[in-house]
Amino acid sequence: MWRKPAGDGQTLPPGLVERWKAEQAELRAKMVVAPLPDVPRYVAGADAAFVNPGDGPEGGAGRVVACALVYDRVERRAVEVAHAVRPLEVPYVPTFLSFREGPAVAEAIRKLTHPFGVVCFDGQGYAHPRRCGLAVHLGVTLDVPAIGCGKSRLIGTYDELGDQPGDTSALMHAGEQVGLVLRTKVRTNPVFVSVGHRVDLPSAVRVLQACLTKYRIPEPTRLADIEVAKVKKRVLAGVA
DNA sequence: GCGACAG
DNA sequence: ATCTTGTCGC
Repeated sequence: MWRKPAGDGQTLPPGLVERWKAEQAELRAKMVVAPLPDVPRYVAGADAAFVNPGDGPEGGAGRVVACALVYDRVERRAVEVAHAVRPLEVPYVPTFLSFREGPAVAEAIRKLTHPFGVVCFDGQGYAHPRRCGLAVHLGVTLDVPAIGCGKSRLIGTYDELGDQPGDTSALMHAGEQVGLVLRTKVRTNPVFVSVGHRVDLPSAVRVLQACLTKYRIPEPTRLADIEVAKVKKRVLAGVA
């Protein structure tokens, strides 16, 4: 006996996708691309995790756990950490990631009190079908400089790049460069960098390279990933 | 029409 | 992203 594909394949409210597309178009229109004067000392990072992902809309038990932090490049450590937990409203639909984890991530970022020059997101920015990935969506919404740094590709094509840290390849889509594929570590898959808001690609790449240590992912994002895992454990343990 | 598809 | 232990490698 066959079954409908478990996990996704869920029926979304009629017209929701169209409304989402319209919202992405509006946000995309407000995006600003400009170089950053200098690589800021304080770079924020954010990430999200899920509790009972499958229970999405119906189950009611699904939760989105988000964490945002401010990383000090000089002391190489986080100087502030904030988090947020919100109910999981929608399933994951490719190209609409922002609507699933965006609200929680935005709430966590808004809780930060320590100043920062730019936020690094775990996902695409301009390298999106409608040029409105997570980094553009939240960067514009919060009107804060933002960079998209994904661990895998959403759209675009690129020529194979060199195997040395710092080697790059242009990420192309529909005849334009939407981002840069960057090798951050030897014998490791590259990351996908793209503009979010109030930055340009060269600035974004400089910021990321200034935030790299011994890992593939820039420190702000890596530390946020570690923090969000801790918060998730506390949520699972029922700690308030 | 047939894949691909951030986290 | 999440389901999941140990294990091969630097």
